[in-house]
Amino acid sequence: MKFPDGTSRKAPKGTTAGEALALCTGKLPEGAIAALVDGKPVDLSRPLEADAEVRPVTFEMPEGKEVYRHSSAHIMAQAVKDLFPTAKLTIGPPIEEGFYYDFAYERPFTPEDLEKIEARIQEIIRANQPFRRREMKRAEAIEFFRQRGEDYKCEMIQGFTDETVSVYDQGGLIDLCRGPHVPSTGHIHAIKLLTAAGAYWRGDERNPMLQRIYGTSFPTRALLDAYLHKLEEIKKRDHRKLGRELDLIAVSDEVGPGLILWLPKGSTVRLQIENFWREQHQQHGYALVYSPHVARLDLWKTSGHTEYYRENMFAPMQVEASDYQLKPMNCPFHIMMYKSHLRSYRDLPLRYAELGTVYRYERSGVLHGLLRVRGFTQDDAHLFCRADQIEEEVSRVLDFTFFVLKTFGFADYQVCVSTRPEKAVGSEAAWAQATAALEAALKSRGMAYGIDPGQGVFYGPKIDIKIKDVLGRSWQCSTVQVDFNNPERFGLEFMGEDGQPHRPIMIHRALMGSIERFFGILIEQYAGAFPTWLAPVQAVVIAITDKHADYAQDVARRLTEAGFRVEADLRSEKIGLKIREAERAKIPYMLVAGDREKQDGTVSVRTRGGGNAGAMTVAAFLAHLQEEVEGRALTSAMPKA
RNA sequence: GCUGGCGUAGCUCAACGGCAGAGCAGCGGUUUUGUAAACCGCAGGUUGGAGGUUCGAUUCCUCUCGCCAGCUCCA
Repeated sequence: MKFPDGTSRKAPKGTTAGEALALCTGKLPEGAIAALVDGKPVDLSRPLEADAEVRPVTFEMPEGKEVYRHSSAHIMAQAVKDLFPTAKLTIGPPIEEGFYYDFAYERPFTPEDLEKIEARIQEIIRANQPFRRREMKRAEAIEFFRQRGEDYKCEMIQGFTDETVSVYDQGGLIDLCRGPHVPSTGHIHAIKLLTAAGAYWRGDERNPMLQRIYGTSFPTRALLDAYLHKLEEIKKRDHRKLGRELDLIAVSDEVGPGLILWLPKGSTVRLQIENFWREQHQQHGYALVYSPHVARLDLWKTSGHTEYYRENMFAPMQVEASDYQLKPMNCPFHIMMYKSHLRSYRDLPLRYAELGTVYRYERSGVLHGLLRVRGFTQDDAHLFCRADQIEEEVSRVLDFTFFVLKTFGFADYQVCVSTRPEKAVGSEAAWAQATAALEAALKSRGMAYGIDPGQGVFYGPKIDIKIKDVLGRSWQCSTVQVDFNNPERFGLEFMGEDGQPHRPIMIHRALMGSIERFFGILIEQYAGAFPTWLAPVQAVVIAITDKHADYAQDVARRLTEAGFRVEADLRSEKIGLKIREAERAKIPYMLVAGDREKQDGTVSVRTRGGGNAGAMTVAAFLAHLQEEVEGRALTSAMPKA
């Protein structure tokens, strides 16, 4: 046996993985719930057949979490079968932060059912039943599960190619499972069922709906509590809640689902984002353009949208003798802009950028606050270039994207290349060529990326960048898509050096994705406490009594004239209340103006969440604010007098 | 779109076949205040909408619209 510390020892054949791990110190390593044998996770009770490298698996390791949660799912399945014997087993995998198990049952599980199941789970854990692994021949297993009425298990085994399958038995629940598991049910210390919901068998909406129960488990109560606390934190940061509370956005039944009303405060933040965006695009060689919200349906026929994107489009409308279509994308307009002139190779690359508002019909069940809506503004751009310029252009876009995302405080990314979907225009060869160009650009940047098979848009492959927020959740925003098809469909050309017409390549890209989604993510990232450069109100001047109103107004005026967003709170309320409300409105700076300040020409500065920073001259505060806003600082430094 | 849950005042929530209520917010007054809630008063509702059952419906039933969770699909 070889061990991770580099030592090796001899052990007789048939020694279990657990016994092997105990060889060094005489007992099992702390927290070991399974073992990695030559990198493969196995039960501690698994006998070793040959020489191998053996390492312990603990909950702290990704493999350990999987084992732990998977075992938890089995225990839940046992509890469900005990209480609802007619429920049929399907699948019950570990997931990111817990596990679920899908059951075929005649009715959905109620919250009361979950309580009963949870109580039964506790009994099973207390009984500390061992998980026993057994192997069966394929046919034998099918017959076994058929007798038990587990049709779904039979269907699964029928899909397998292996001759033998493994099953696990704990306390009479015998479930088809690859394993491994914790040694016994008593190893699960803190477990909680979270929600019940419907889910289709094999994730296909044509299949019957199963009853899914989600849960999570941890080795200690404290870890579980910390996780539940995190869920509460996420709820508090919910952009739908904060968006309303902070008067950023509103949605209205009368307006319609998935359509956002940007209130003055939300609009102020948006304006800062857009100003930054425009400034940067000008500096990065883009031409800023505008296009209409509707166009003749024929345009969308040419682009292929009516054929490949129809289910996401609002119905066309008839105007005079022709049909018009509300735009689901901006690309055809930019294409027509390209076509407004005869283009030379000298013109390329041509970069058109637009904050273009598009409308897409989304199935009602998928709408979600600002993150999934029916009308949204893309920070869209289309680059027209020669084939040999693709890599360079994509590389520039990638650099630009990361610069923009970083400015808003997102530093963690996941990058994915999406390949040809089932419904697609263009030849396999064109797709392969475009995909290769994207991968080449990523490689030239030294960027790690994954592949999302079949996830491309209908007109071309894409690079998607998912950002990770402070809570570790990822969101899809940025996208770069190569398009060989639209230039073809629209017959785009440019005159080459050789005096012959050539076909340009098109690249679609969005950095933030959509302003709505990006704003929703920003709200959650900062829990509504925006960096000062973005904050709807950057400072509030708080007059202590009516006597100080003139002075407070004067201070507010000076700051406003210097270009800052400042309000004066002159109400005849106590200062405690004004502070409280300013803190709750998440205003970065509160400037208290009373007798002392009025006399000295100062303000007492209080920072959001940071308390009183003391008095300073208005000029000193202004300089501090200027520096912070111009530098687009993500956090506020304590100002110094 | 599918499955389930939920729609009561601007917000958060009570009442669950028998007179629709509270806190906060709002409005009016008093208070002139020093770093996260001063006090008093007033007003606020076709209980999402339509139909039905009932002597009587916020409550039970049907339909419909919307929201929430999950599934499926996406910026």
